[in-house]
Amino acid sequence: MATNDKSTMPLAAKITEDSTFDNDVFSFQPHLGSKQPSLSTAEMDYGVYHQNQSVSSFPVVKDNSNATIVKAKASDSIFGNSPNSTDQKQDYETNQNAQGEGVEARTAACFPVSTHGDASLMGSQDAVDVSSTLSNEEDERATHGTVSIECEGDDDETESKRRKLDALGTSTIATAVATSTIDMGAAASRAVREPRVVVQTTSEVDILDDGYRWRKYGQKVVKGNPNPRSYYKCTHPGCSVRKHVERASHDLKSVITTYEGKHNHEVPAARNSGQAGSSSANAPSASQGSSSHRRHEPAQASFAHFGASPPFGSFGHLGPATGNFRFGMVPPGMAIPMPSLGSLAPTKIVGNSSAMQGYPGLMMPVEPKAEPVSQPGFPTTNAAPSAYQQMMSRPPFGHQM
DNA sequence: CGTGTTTGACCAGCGC
DNA sequence: GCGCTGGTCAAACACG
Repeated sequence: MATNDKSTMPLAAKITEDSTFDNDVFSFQPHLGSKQPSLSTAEMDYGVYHQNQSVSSFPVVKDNSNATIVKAKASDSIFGNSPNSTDQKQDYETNQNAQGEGVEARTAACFPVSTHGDASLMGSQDAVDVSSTLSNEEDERATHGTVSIECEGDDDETESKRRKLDALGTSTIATAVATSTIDMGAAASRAVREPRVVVQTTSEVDILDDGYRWRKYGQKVVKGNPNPRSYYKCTHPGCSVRKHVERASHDLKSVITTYEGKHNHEVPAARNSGQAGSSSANAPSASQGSSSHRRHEPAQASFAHFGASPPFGSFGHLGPATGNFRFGMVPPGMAIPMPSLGSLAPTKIVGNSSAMQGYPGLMMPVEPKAEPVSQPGFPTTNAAPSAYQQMMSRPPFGHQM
């Protein structure tokens, strides 16, 4: 409980604008202790994953914060210019090795450092920048995303701590820090929070379609953020994965999606194959605003699932020219499904990928209304389940659910 | 009719 | 103990 050693504490992340990303991307800057009153909880998403592994192929940054943060910017191409959805998968795989183009990503990873205090903090480090080649147009519609992974292995501080911090309304969030691997087994108890993955994207639409089906079960306005937070649950029977989506208070275009838990099933076959396939329910804000709640038009365009996130390395190769959005950063061993900007490489789930298992891929719809559904370029739910789905379906270490 | 959203109420944790 | 806040529940409702 109370391990409050700052060195071991998860760090709080502060989102700051990163000019390197066209101003649209925010970078999380860990900061311990200090409160950022102006930041809302939404803005304080952080990511922490507990793995002692170091990234080999992926340049990540470790720091005290224990947080892994990845930022990625996807160009519009992500949404539509990509190849056929069917082929997308191939692209992913194919491009897996390609060096990223079309995507600009920056990442910073912090490992559980309880012991180290590497000083390298995000600010400086961070990252890997993959420059991207975005066309003007693309640039404009580009979607940026930040993904942070967090695994709360330590139940002591989990929820309460989180709440505590959240309550501060600051940008600091602390989560338990597990020095070792992710103890998914612990997840069995509600007390033990499941790993969380925070995905921040800059998009008109706030829903990240991961191919799974979600049912909205609540909406609430959280302190510090005028924008309501929508709560979703995976509709798959037996699957307790949840996620909440909210827009950053400071930037309405910034959508923060937090996933909790791992899917214990595969990506459901989309009912409408073409539709966002999958997740039918995903248009929180959209629905709220206007009249009907029903997903009028999927506010979200399906994006390629993270389908497969190549191990970190992928980051390095962000985006193939195809331009798929890819957030890629996962601790080795953990594959985070991220929308790839170009390539969703087959995911390699190693070791504790469990932490990420079940994390939906990101899909960023660019023009919600314009492209409600199947984006030609994205393997939507059905199309791209590839690795991502595999991940998801993988039996978590310990099953947790 | 099935599925999903809306929304107010309820519950639990935390700070004071 | 009280109030605040985040998270969840569940009935009612809407849409295809």
